[in-house]
Parts: sequence; structure tokens; C-alpha cells
Amino acid sequence: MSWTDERIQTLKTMWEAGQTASQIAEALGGVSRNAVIGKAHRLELQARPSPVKPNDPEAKAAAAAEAAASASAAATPAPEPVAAPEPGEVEAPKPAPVVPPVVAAAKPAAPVEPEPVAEEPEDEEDEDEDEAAPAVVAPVRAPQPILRSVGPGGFLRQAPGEQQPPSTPAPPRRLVPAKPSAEMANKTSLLELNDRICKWPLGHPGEPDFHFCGKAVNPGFPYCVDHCGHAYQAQLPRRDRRPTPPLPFGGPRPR
DNA sequence: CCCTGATTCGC
DNA sequence: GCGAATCAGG
Repeated sequence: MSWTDERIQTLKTMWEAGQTASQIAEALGGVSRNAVIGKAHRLELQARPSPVKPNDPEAKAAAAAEAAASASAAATPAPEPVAAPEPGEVEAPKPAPVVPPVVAAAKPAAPVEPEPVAEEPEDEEDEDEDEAAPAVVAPVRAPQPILRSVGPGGFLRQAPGEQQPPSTPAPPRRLVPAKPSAEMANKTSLLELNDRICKWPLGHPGEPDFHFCGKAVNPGFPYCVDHCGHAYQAQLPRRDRRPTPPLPFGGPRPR
């Protein structure tokens, strides 16, 4: 399998949608989880919350040095003046709430355009939450949107536990032949996704009217403000929250 | 154990 | 550029 443009596009979309490398690999088919991760890095898609990476290289080096020093007993203790905080990055006395790493890890790839941000209507009409101290956009809690996997054609599937049998065979459903219908006239298709439009899927994958939200994104996120509200929610205990998670598209469809 | 992503390094 | 092997945290 080679990395065709389509496959790369799918990888990007899914990666940005918060899918795990395993899910992406499975959806693409013919590639391993590692291949996906490797490719994602080469595409500079990184900046995903990693279970293994709380520190920057320097701290890591320091830790390694420390470990080495510790291991080799008393010998050359900490030759590196690492502890000093950067002048620019003064450590604010953060109360250390539940700040997710994903927020801190800003997208390096996102080109900041001098585009005049016309309006940022902080309309929070539909939010029932009585946040006394709104301040800025409240810190998102969960780094993982509740999307499931995306198939080879870019359509989305259900939970990963329900489509295993065929490991590499043809897609489970026939893809719609991209017919330019009036219905899809002003709908956003997968291929039209880009960095600044909402990638929230609407409708059911495989159906003629399946499309994406397409509104302007909440800067720094793959979704618009509205859908960010749906995508980023409190993380449930483990990854075993299949019981009716608020799926972005109409919900599981009994066939 | 399982999962995750990061990194390395031979190809 | 690719991805298996390896690493390391949850």
C-alpha cells in the first residue's frame, strides 16, 4: 500500500478528528498503526496528546542525565543549568486544574492568516451552564472528540468493536458515486475540508446527503464553536464508553 | 496485561 | 519516504 493523496487526506482528517492511530490504520487498511503514526509525523500532524511525553527534550535529557547520575552513583551531578525557567515562558502560578495537553500543544501547522477576524460572536445562548466567570473560551476538557473511525472512502463507521471480521476486504458499504446532485449543492464534502472549516459530520456515512458542517472553525479546533461544544466533553472513565455516546452524526443506525 | 503515541533506524 | 521494532506512560 502506498500513501496516495486520498489516503493521506483520510489520515489527516481522522488524525485531526482525534481518531487513534489504530483506528486510522484499521480504516485505511493495509497499514499498521506504526505506519500511520510515522506518516502522521512526517506530515507534521503531530501535536496529539501522547501518553508518553509530558516533557520537552531538555527536561527529558535532564531526566536521563539525572537517571544516569543516579545510576552511576555520585559522579558529575547535574552539569546542566536546566532548572532556570525561560524568561519568556514565566511559569504562572497555575492552580493546575485539568488543563489538557492538547490545548497547550498548539498546532504548529496551522497557518495564521492575517485575515480580519470579522466577528467572534460569543453567543452562548444555548449553554445552560451558569459559568459565573466566563473569561475566555473555557478550557476544553477532553482532547478526544467522540468520533469513531473513518473508512477508506472517508465515510465514518460505528464503534471499532463491531467491524472486525473482514480485515482487509472491500469496504463494508458501497460508496456513493459522488454525483453532483442539487441536494449536495451547498453541502461540504470530505474533499472540501480544510483547516478553517468545521469537519463535523452530518447525516449518515454512505448516504447521498452525508456531508460536513463546513462552518468557520473555532480557531485552533477542527470544528466550529457549536460543534466544539459537542466534541469536547468531559472524558469518561476509560475508552469503554460505547453506551450511547453522543455520536456526532445522527447516532447509531439500526439497519 | 491492555492501550496509547514517539522515536529510532535499517531499508 | 517508509514502517517494524522499540520505548515508555496510562
